[in-house]
Amino acid sequence: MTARTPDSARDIPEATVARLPVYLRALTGLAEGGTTTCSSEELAASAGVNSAKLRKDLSYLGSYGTRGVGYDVEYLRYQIAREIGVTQDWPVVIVGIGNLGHALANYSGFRSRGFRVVALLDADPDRHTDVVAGLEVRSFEDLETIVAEHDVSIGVIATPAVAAQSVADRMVASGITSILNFAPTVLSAPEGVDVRKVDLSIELQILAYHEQRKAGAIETEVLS
Amino acid sequence: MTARTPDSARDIPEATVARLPVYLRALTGLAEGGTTTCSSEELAASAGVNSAKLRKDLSYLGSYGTRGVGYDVEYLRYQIAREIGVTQDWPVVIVGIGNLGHALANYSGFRSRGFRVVALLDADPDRHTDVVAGLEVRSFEDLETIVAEHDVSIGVIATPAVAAQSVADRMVASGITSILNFAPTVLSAPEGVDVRKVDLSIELQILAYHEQRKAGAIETEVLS
DNA sequence: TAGATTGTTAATCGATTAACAATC
DNA sequence: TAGATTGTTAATCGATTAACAATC
Repeated sequence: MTARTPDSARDIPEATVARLPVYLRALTGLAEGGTTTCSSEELAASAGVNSAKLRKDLSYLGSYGTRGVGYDVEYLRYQIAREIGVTQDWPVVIVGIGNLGHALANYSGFRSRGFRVVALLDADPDRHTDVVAGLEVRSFEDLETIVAEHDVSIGVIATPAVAAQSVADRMVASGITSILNFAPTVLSAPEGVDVRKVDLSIELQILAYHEQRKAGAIETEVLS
Repeated sequence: MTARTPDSARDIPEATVARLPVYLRALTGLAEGGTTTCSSEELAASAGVNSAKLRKDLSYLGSYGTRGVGYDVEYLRYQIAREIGVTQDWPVVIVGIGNLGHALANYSGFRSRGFRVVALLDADPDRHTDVVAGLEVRSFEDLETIVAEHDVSIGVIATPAVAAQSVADRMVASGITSILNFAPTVLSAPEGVDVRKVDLSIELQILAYHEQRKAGAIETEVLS
C-alpha cells in the first residue's frame, strides 16, 4: 500500500502533457548520444526548459529518478512513452493530399513515434491514381470502411478551409475521436472529440508582432 | 489627454498575442460573409473562445467597440492587423526545400497575411535547378546576400533536425531576428532573437495521450 | 559520512472567468 | 428612456519557480 497508485496517472495538467513529448524527444537524443544517466539539470537543458519545471512535471507521473544520482535515460524514456501512449501503435488517416498532406504523409517523425498512416484520402478523383509515401491516394468515400477496418481513432485534416468542417463531421460520424486540423479554420466537434489545430500562419504572425516591437524599440532609440 | 496613449500597446500578455491572429481570421471570415457589425458574443463564437476572454483581450489594444452596439468588423480587423504588424509586408526566407519546405512555399495563407516569401534556399545542389511556387531554389550560401538585399528579419527552417542549429546560427549571423522552426529539435539563439517551434508529431502525441485515456475509461466501464 | 540531486512545498505570477457598472 | 453590449473589476484558477527537506 504505497502512496503511488499505478493509475494515479489521472489528472496531469495540460501544460505538462504538452511538454512530455518534448522530454521524450530529448531523452531519445541523449540515448542516441550514448548517455545512460542524466540529472534533471541536463535533461532540462536539452529540452529547453528549467529544471524545476521538469522535476515538477515528472512528479505527476511518479518517482522515476534516484536522489543524488538522476534518471536512467532508457527507463524514463519508456515511462514517458507509456504515459503518453506511444508504446502502442496508432493508426492514422490523412484527408486532403495537397502539398501539406503530401508532406505529412512523408513525414518520418510520425512513424518513428508510434503513428502509422494507414490511408490517404482526397475528394479529388484526379488524385486517386497517385501513390504518395508508398500509399495509394483513395476516395474520401472510403473513410468509413478504412476507419472500421483499421480501428482508426485519429484523423488528420489537411484540406482547404472550406472543406474542413464537413470532413471533420464525417470523421466523427465514422468513429474518429481525435482530430488534428491543419486547415485554417475553427472546427466544432461534439463533446468527447478532441480537436487540436496547427496553424502555420498564426505562428508567423506571433513572430511578426514581436518583430514589430523590436523595430519600434530601435526607432525610439534613434529618435531619442 | 486621454487615458489611452497610442503606444500603450506596450505589454500585451503572451496568451492574448497568440489569440490576436485567430480574431483576425474570424473577422476576415465575417467580413467576407458580408457582416459589418458584430457583438463580442458573435465574434467569440467564430473564433472559438468565450466572450469574456475576447473582450478582455481586446481591451489591451484599446476601446474599439461601441457599448450597446458591438464592433465594426472592418475597423476592428484593421486595428488588430496593425497591432500584430501585418498591415506591412514581411519578407521571409525558407531554408530546406524538402516536402515540408515545398508545402510552406506554396502555402497561400502566408502571402494573404502579409508575408512574402522572397527566397527558397537548400544546401543540396541537386535542388538548385528546381522552381517551387514560382521561385528558383537557391544555394544556402546566398543567405547573407538575400537577407541584406530584402531586409529579411524572419526565417523559416524546414531542414532535417541535424542541420537546423547551424542554419539558425547562420540566420542569426546574417541579421535575422525571428525564426520559425519546423525541424524537430530545440534551437538555441542569442538574446533578442525570437524562436518559435511548430512540431507536427508533438500535436499528434498530445492527442494520443487523451485518446489513450478515453480508451482507458471505456475499459473501466466495461470491466465494472 | 559527505556530496549530490530528487521530489515536494509554498510563494508568486499570469490567465481565465463571471459579474456588472458604464454608456451607447 | 429602455435595452443592449462594452470595458473593467475582482475572484478564481492553473502554471511557474525557488527553495529545501528527503534520501540516494
